[in-house]
Amino acid sequence: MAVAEPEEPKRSEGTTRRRAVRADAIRNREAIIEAASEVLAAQGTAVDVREIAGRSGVGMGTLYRHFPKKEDLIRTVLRRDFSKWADSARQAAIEARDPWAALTDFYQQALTGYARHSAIMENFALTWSAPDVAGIQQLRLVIEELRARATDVLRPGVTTDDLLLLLVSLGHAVQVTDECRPHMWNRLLHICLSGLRADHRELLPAEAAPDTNSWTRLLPGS
Amino acid sequence: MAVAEPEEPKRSEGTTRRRAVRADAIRNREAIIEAASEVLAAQGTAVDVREIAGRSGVGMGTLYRHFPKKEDLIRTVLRRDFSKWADSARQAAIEARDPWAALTDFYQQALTGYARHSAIMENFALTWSAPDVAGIQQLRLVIEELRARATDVLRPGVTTDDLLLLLVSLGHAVQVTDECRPHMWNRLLHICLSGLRADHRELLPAEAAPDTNSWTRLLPGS
Amino acid sequence: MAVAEPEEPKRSEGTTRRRAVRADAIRNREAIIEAASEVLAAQGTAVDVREIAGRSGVGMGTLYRHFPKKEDLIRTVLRRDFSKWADSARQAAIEARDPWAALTDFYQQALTGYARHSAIMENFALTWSAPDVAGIQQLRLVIEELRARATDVLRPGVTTDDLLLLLVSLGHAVQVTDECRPHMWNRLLHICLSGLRADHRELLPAEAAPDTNSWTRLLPGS
Amino acid sequence: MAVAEPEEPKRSEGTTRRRAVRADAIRNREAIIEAASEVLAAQGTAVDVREIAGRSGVGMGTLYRHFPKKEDLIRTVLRRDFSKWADSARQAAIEARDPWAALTDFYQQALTGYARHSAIMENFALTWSAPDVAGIQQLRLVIEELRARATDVLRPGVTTDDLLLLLVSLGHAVQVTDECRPHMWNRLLHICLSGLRADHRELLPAEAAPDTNSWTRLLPGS
DNA sequence: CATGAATGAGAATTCATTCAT
DNA sequence: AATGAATGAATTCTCATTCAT
Repeated sequence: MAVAEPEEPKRSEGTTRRRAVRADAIRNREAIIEAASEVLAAQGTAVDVREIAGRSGVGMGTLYRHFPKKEDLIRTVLRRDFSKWADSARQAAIEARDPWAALTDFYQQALTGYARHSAIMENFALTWSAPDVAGIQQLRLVIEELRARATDVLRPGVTTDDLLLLLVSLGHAVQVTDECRPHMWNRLLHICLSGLRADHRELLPAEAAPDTNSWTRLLPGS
Repeated sequence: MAVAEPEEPKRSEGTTRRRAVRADAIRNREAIIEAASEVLAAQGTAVDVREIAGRSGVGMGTLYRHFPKKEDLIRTVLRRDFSKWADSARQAAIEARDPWAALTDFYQQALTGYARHSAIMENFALTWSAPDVAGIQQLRLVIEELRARATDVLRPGVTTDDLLLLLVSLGHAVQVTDECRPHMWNRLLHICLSGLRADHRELLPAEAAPDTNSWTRLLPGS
Repeated sequence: MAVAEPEEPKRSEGTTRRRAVRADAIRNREAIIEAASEVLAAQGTAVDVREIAGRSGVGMGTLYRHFPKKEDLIRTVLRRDFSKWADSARQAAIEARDPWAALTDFYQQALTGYARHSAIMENFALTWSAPDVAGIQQLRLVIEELRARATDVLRPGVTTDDLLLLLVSLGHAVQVTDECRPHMWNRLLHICLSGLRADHRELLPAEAAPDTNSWTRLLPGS
Repeated sequence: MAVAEPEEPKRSEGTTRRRAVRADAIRNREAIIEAASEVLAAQGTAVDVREIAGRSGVGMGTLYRHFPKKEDLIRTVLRRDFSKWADSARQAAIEARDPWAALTDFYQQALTGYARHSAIMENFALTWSAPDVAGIQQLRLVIEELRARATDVLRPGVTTDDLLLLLVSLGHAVQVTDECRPHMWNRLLHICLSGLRADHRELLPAEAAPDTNSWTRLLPGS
């Protein structure tokens, strides 16, 4: 399920002497990514590269050999972690007993596991402006799948992007309340999911024009 | 003591005879705050102080005379901008025709105006961990007021903190989609507000225990 | 007794309209000097000029009108304080009952009063390299007087400069021990004065050649 | 005889196989310390760090890699230079032919070599208020040793602290006269040492109470 | 290839001095 | 003439990236 990683060093194929990629090089690469993942999760992308090099037990030179720019390393890690995230959340959805439960379990899992990953959340924000940056696409595919399955129980007009943006928003809520009110986001999730159910039949506004007056239709009495 | 009174912007009001604050000093201070507000809105709090000094047309020394620490300037600007934000959103709420409209208009306004302000959003996230940082309190009061007014039309159990966290989350959504899908957040807002209405009577989970199984009760058919 | 201060602003004498120096200008000048003296005594010459302006209740502009350079102000203050110092120490000497007592009382007084004045001590060090900087000359004159009076009881060969350098050294000792061992310098003073008495008849080394072997003559047994 | 310097980077000797410290790194470290020592000796601790970096031929980053704070560098240099100082002065004492000569040679050497070192003298002044700052303790030990050896020829009641303070004072005298009267301090040294000899039997004043009248007893005739 | 030392362009802050009010 | 605001060069320290060993 993990996405192909194009950066993976490959054997050179044009030379007579085709030496396999050295085992320790691969090990180093893994160690760097693992350490970077931890550090990025804890501190976000503003970390000092030394911190990562130190934790992974390699020198700066090695790190920069594998990832010529800090940016490259971050992208690689994020791609990996987004994949893991998508996988774990999807797994939760698969095990659910019905489409609605799949959706709710998906959010539950997604927000419980990786939403504390600072760098993930930091970059999840870039979903829309630079969607190819990381493995976000996978997450989107999972959501697309869930949405398709749950069409009947979902409020009409809800799009995959809506669900994705909801995940982004709630992920932020998780980050924000993590230290002081660690379960507060759960209430928000309930509220939002309620609003997603099929018993709400009001049209969602088109993206193009923010129709201010549409609110009147939301009046409870109406 | 035949001192000719010069043009005085402000006299001190106490007994201490203090010189009126110089007009150009006030102007500079305003210019600094204004420039800082723009820059902070655009780039967040990680800006270079020189950028602000440059934009406001003053030297570094002047900036540091008014705000001895970068932090001081940021706090001042944030306080001001949070206030403006709260005021504008509250104004929208006041003009609304009923409690529900007040709530929806509040969110609408709040998310339209200042949610693009990077530094505001950056610090809004600190609401929970360091709530006294800025004029966030004002915003909270406005929300508290709205909640009280709207009790009848609000889903039972919804707290002011829920509404505040919702604002934080949606504010983030606005930021995230601002460049590419500028009105997308509006759909999310509709969804969330739907979930807030009184016709949802399921209990919201207590913060203490994330009750995973409570989701079953959300099944549309149930 | 106070030394003439050439910087003192004087009436202009070439114009028809000879306006007296404004009273408040004089008052300001005094206030600045007084404040500067306090601050310089407490913190040495590294103080911020603002501190002085603030304490004297005048603006920076006024301060700089009277003393175009920080250096100028310091020089003025030092000249004044060196004078005061010389006066007070000389007074102690005058009241003494004999030449030796005059000398000891002089040191006692000199080290008790002004030796805590940071800037004085800081600049006392410049006595030799730039002797005209401040009112040190007066102090030197007092010492010269004392030395002349005490010739009979003084070890032969002791010069005024020796006595002055001794004062510099002990002044430093006072500064150094002021906080933790406030009277320790007194013991050192006793020791040094003992060495100055006429019963020591060994020749002091000429300045030109540091005669290392001269020490043998100091052996107590000899 | 040279004291061990624990800061010196060494090859690890334990089981952890650590890379030997790179030769050029050591060279740089030495160069920095050496340059810093020169600059600190000449200008005191108020130097610009860039001056040191420039002189040692390394970039700012390198300097800060070795010494994360300016303070750290200064401390290291001072420790080294105090040690050197103590060693050289003690060496002179060891070679002396008797206890009194040891004392005099010690002072002679101590004042000849390092007393021109601005930063050393600057920090030597802190002996009393913050005695642990640097390797001052070593110097104190040497003096303690000398005092013990010379008890018979020393005026009764003279303490190690007295001798230390004398060194501080004379060190200052050296600094003060270094440029214009480079050997003048030598005369002062003679005077002070005379006052230290056993043939002076007057009691030194206790630190607690400065007994002004004790001076009468010092009258040469008495 | 791995290592970690070196680099140097910033970034925040201070302070003597000047200048508009 | 007085005021205190404005100036900006100087200073300490950081960190992504390069390079010698």
